[in-house]
Amino acid sequence: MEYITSIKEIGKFQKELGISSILSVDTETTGLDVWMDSLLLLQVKTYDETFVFDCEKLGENNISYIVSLIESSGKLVLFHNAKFDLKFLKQKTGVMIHNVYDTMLAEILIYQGVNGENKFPSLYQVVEKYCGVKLNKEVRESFYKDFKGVTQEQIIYAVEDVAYLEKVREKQLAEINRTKQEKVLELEMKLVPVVSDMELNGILLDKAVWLQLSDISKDNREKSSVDLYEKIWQDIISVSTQKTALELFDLLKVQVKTKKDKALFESITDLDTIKEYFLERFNLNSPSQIFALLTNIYGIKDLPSTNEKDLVKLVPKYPIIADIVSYRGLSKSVTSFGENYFEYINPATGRIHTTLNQLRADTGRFSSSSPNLQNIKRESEYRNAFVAEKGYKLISCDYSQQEYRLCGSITKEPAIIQAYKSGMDMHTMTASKVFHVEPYQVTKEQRNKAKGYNFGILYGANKFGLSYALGCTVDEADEIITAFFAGYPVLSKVKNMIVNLVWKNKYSSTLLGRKRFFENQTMFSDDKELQKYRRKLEKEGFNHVVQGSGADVTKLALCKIYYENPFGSDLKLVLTVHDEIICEAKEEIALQAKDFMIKCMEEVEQEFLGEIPALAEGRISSCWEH
DNA sequence: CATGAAAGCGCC
DNA sequence: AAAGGGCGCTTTCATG
Repeated sequence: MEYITSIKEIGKFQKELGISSILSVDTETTGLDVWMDSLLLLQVKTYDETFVFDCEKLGENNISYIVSLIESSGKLVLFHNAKFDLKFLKQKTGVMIHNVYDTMLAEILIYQGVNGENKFPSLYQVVEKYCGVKLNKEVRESFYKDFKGVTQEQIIYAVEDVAYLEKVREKQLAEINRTKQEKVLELEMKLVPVVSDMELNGILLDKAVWLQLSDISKDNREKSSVDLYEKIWQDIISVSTQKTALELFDLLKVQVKTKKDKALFESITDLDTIKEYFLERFNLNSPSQIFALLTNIYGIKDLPSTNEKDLVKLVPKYPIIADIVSYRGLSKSVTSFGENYFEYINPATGRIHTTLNQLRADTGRFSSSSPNLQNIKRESEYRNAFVAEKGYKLISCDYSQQEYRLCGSITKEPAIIQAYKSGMDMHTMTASKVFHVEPYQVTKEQRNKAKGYNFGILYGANKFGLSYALGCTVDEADEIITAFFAGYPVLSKVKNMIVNLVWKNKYSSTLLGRKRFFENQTMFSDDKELQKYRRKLEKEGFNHVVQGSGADVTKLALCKIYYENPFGSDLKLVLTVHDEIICEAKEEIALQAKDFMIKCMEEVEQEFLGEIPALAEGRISSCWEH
């Protein structure tokens, strides 16, 4: 072990760097915040030596030099959870490391789908699993608490953190090869610097615009609430036979917890006073109270739930339900898309830096959290609140019907292929099949309906599920499904083949070879349970093939845009939303940048589409337009 | 008072 | 009897 505190001691490191083909790297920092916290140690294991660089003693310039030596060496660099270290090193030194292997991500690929709650396997876990060694966890934490200079103990354990990564990688590669995920592994590793870059870039939110939206929603929620309480109260007094406040609260499932309250409410019989307490205690946000209200006051029988889909069916008979649904929407706007977003504006950059998890979803899709920027409301007012820096533009490009094109390519269904080749799409073709008309005769309304059929049937809805989703009868849904599969005989056949294979193999595979594994459950209480489990695997498996292939395509596109970017820092990736990629670009190059993005996206998609033409569309604006 | 499950709903 | 895939966030409610 070499503990390095002066740049004069760098000679041995350079020599070791030259003769090593693989490096293992880790950092110790004062905390998790890339902008607020600082680097303490940088550990680099070469072929037969481990160097511990003291970042405080060496200073930023020297650390930058060391990191640039690593990056320019082109050697493969092993990390566990590379994104964290990459972001820190890039932020502190200006250098991004690109040729990386992440033992955490590789481990997720090996267990994709069957890792249960353990979505982020720790270094401790993989080292124990593959090397039979238990690392000391406590010392790692000592960097965060009362840090006063590096201790001998900390240095020893810092070395341990990079000691086992090569062995872990070797064993993981055997599993990756066994499951034929070499291409997916390569893609995910290439993607790590891209994702790190996107998180560091962040996106700008126009506070004033957002606040205005929030205030409007708040106002409307308040009005809606007052109005709704009054209507409900009028209906209560017209039907209720309850004598006391307590009886009413029991009926409405309003919790009365203390004995004191219980006694109080039992004694209240005056209507005006009951109303006062009703306004105070009845909670419009409580599904259980709304359920009790609809059941016990409005007399609705067999209400399956109070979710929107079940409620809207009853609007014609019970107009109050429209108000409840409307209140819910406003409440959602306020609580989920309101001032809470301001907490996520980074004080150092003034931007929102979401966390993008490249392997959190079992299908291979990205997820986004803190905040989730993949579920911003589609209403243009909300997306338009995300803006470009002065002198820049936001470029949003999305794939046109990515999953339906992939579905056509995966199943080789001639009707779908023909539709896209002739400039039509699957929705129109499905409408033609289901409504038994020629494609050119399909009306807008029919096409719209067919959209719902495509989504539902493709992802495994049966006649019951489809009738529920569409709000039609089971017989009607049955007819639609029959016409769908009769119209797409090849899709029907291939889909059956795929789901049978999923059941047999207990995994599914995307076009790039990304796997989703399923538990091999063998114990079932009865045949019904077995069939239920089989249907679940078939649905999730087929969905994975399509949705996961979509994820493959978008991830390949992100890499292509990042690695082949001819505009340097004038073009930055800022976000991805499944089939959409958003960049921020200098105004002067925005037009060319959009063309470049579209070209990258279409090229990688075309590789998977065969005869079906790839298509991506883009918009340039001072804000996020979608 | 903390924690976790469940319901509900925003997006693709 | 039967209820479409994938997420994350907020709220309520039960539990310890």
